[in-house]
Amino acid sequence: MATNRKATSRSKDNLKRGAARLRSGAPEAGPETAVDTVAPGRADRRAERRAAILTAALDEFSTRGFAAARLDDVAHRAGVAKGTIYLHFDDKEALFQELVRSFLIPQVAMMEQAPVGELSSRELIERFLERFLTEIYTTRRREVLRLILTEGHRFPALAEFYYREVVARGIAAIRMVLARAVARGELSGDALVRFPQLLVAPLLMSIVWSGLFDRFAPLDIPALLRAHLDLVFGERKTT
Amino acid sequence: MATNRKATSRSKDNLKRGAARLRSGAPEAGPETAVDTVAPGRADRRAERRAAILTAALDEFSTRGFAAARLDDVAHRAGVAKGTIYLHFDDKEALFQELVRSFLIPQVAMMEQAPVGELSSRELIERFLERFLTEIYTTRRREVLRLILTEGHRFPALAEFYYREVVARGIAAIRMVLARAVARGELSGDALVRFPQLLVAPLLMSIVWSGLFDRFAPLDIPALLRAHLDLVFGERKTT
Amino acid sequence: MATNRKATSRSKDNLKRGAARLRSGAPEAGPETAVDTVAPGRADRRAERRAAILTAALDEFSTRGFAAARLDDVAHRAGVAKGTIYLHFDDKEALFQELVRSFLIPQVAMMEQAPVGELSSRELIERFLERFLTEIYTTRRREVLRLILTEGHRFPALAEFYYREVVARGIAAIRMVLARAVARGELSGDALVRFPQLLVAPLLMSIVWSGLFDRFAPLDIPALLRAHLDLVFGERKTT
Amino acid sequence: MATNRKATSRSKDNLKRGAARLRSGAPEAGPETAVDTVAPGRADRRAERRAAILTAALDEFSTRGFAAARLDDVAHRAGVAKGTIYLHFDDKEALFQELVRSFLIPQVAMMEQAPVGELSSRELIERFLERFLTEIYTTRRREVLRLILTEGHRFPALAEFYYREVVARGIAAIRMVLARAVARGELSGDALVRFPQLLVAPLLMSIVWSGLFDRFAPLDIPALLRAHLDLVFGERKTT
DNA sequence: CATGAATGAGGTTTCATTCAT
DNA sequence: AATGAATGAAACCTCATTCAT
Repeated sequence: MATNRKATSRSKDNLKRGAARLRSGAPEAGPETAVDTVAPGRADRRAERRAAILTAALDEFSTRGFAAARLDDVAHRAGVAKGTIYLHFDDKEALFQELVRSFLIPQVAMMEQAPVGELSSRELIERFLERFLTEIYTTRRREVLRLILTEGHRFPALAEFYYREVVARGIAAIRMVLARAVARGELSGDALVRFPQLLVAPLLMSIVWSGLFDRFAPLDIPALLRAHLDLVFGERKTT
Repeated sequence: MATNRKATSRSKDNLKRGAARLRSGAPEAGPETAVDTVAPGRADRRAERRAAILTAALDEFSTRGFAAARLDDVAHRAGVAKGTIYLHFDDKEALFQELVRSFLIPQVAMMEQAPVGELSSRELIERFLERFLTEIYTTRRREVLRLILTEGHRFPALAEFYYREVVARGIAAIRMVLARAVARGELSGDALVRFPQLLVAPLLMSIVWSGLFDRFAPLDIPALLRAHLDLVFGERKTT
Repeated sequence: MATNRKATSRSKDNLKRGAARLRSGAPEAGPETAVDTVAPGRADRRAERRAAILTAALDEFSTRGFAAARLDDVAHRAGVAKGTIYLHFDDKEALFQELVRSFLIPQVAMMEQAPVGELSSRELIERFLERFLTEIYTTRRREVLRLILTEGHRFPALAEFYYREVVARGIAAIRMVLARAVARGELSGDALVRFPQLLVAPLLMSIVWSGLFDRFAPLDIPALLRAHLDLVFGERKTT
Repeated sequence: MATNRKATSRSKDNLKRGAARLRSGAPEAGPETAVDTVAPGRADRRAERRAAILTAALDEFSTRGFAAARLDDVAHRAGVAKGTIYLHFDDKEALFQELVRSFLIPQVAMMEQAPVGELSSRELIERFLERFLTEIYTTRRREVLRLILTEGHRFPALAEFYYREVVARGIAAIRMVLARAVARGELSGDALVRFPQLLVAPLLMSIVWSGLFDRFAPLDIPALLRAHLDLVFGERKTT
């Protein structure tokens, strides 16, 4: 096994995928992505490795599931030795939870963003759905989200964390927007205000569907979300 | 309830027997115990055991997940020896798939039922959602459904089976109802006709939510489904 | 690896030594030693295996020490698979403690035996020391005793068990004998009555010495014990 | 394991320094700190670190046992990095042996001291026992001695070293004293002359007892040793 | 048929040792 | 010299699967 020449090599098959991966949502980009070859950064090595492990773990957990994933494979894929994982994470479970959490932080931040501007409610919701597409669905975060859906049951702490930090806040934010829409007469019934989950349900379904049926029945998610918007706000005037 | 071909098949043909068994809904019940309390039923023992194993497996797989569930526990819970499981199922994976399939058959049948009578489209959809509640959500089938959502990814054959037998047919059936609704002017846009998944999305969400967040944020699913109906067909006049 | 032919073979190199071993103090002899080939005894197999594992464990723990001993080697030596150990013992630690306890029971019983008869105190003590020689020092129990001395520190529960069941009782019993000796004028000072440990110290030393120095400085323990007796009761008249 | 080429090889001057170090009794002390408190001492740092490691190692080995002790913990406790240990000792085993040896040197020297003066034999032995108390039992050397007793079995070279340098000489010295006592009529039988080990046995027992049973059955060692003296030389006239 | 003891591959985790910085 | 991140062999333990009874 190659050991420490990460700066020059980084384990054949890992660099390409690692780079591609990080561009689309890796937990911690690392500062060198900007210039890429300035200084190796002695202490940055650590963060780099940690990120590599997390990315590899996402791969393995996503395809195999938590229990069936082997840390051996994670290590291999990350280009590190098995023991190295334990320098960064207490155990397999901690690795999983850190993985989810680290990928979640941006989402938490996203929830915070006030829907500024004087947009129509439909536009606000539209933006929201679009952001789901660009920030999650077309991203590795989709896999993390799926992990929460599929494994969350066995990680109560994680489920609670996700609920408190993302779901509860998200629901509240959406409800406010919807309430405004109703107040402004942009939305007729109060069904959505009472159950904002209905607005989000298609997003969950996208995640689930893509994981289960995409192989033989791909779904046009953007179109589905547009249709959802139509359902909620009524048929769009022009296309 | 049908319980018939037990006598004719036995060993070889697992499929038929499985089908027969699950048409009756839940394996654990065993309706024939009512009729012949006289003799234990020599060959019925087998079916009984099989059902006990399936039920136990559902328990274990649901709480632990497929990979983490131990056949030892399944056997224990079913009141049989570990080896006995292998008299009924080829291996752990087969047990899982049989479990899902057997619990699925009734659902397949359900899809078949023509939307009899001359009901309004809203009523039809209402019936559909109600049936979800009574036949699935308040049933052990909810757990099976969750198993498909959480483990289906690792069982492509199962996912495909589920898609072909349940999802595709269900989508088609729902689409027909929705198309009729549009034709009759009971539904305005064609969003749902193009994406009947939108009608089902809240059902999935119920399953997911109940598995993850019920502990600290229970959701009133019946109310949610009524709200969904309102969203789709417009606010109900009277209650 | 040979797998299941235990009934016929039992792993080449194990039978001989196993037999030899058990004759000299194995925890549970097993019923077949009497007739040896009558019936295998289906349920006796279990006890047999357990005994084999304990004996093998004694070997390995004695030569390597608890921490350094490998269960793999224990299994090998016992002629069983690694997993089999876990059918009998919870884990390595439990195996160790069971080992010590099982070998200890006879010693506990030994402590109970009243020093019957109307023997002189010297004779009583002499018998006691002799019993140490025949029951412990020339037995595998010596190794168990050494294990207690060398590993007991890391097993407080075990140390306490040993103290309460063997040491405390032994001390009390010896003290009574010594007190009687003083009362009868067979012993001059009360040093030993106050510290019966002094009577036992040479026994401990035998164990320790045999483990450390026997290779290059063997010690004649019987002679040493006779000398000890002389020291305590005064030079013997005739030899 | 080869262990003794220290004199010829090892980094520079391990032997001299080791000897110097331990003449002062406990490694942590360092006699030179008294003299040159002025400058930290460039090369003294090395000795200081070495001593710190040895002390830390004694702690860890004593509580965990050799095999279970982690060099990580030793390093931590010594306030150095793990790698530093390897700058002073070849490996874990070498560390252990050096530890024992270095603490042993003073004891070797102790054996040498002629029992000068015109003291009674009883007084001589009394002094000997007292020295055990002050120099060993109430000292960290007690732990080292216990390490020899508990781990010596797995370190034949060490056991032999200990036997030749300490035990054999000690036995011989004691025997001389005892022979003199017999010749002078201060001691009746020749039991002790033949087995001087009997005189030392209670000392070993103290070490063993303190390690195993002190928690729930502390033993008054000074009193025990006085009783031992009484046993050997007869009840003391006055107190 | 049913049992459950036995197996052993395989997984997680530890930790002595190395070595670039 | 000192560091401490990295390594990877090795140990414990689990559990799906088999098979003699």
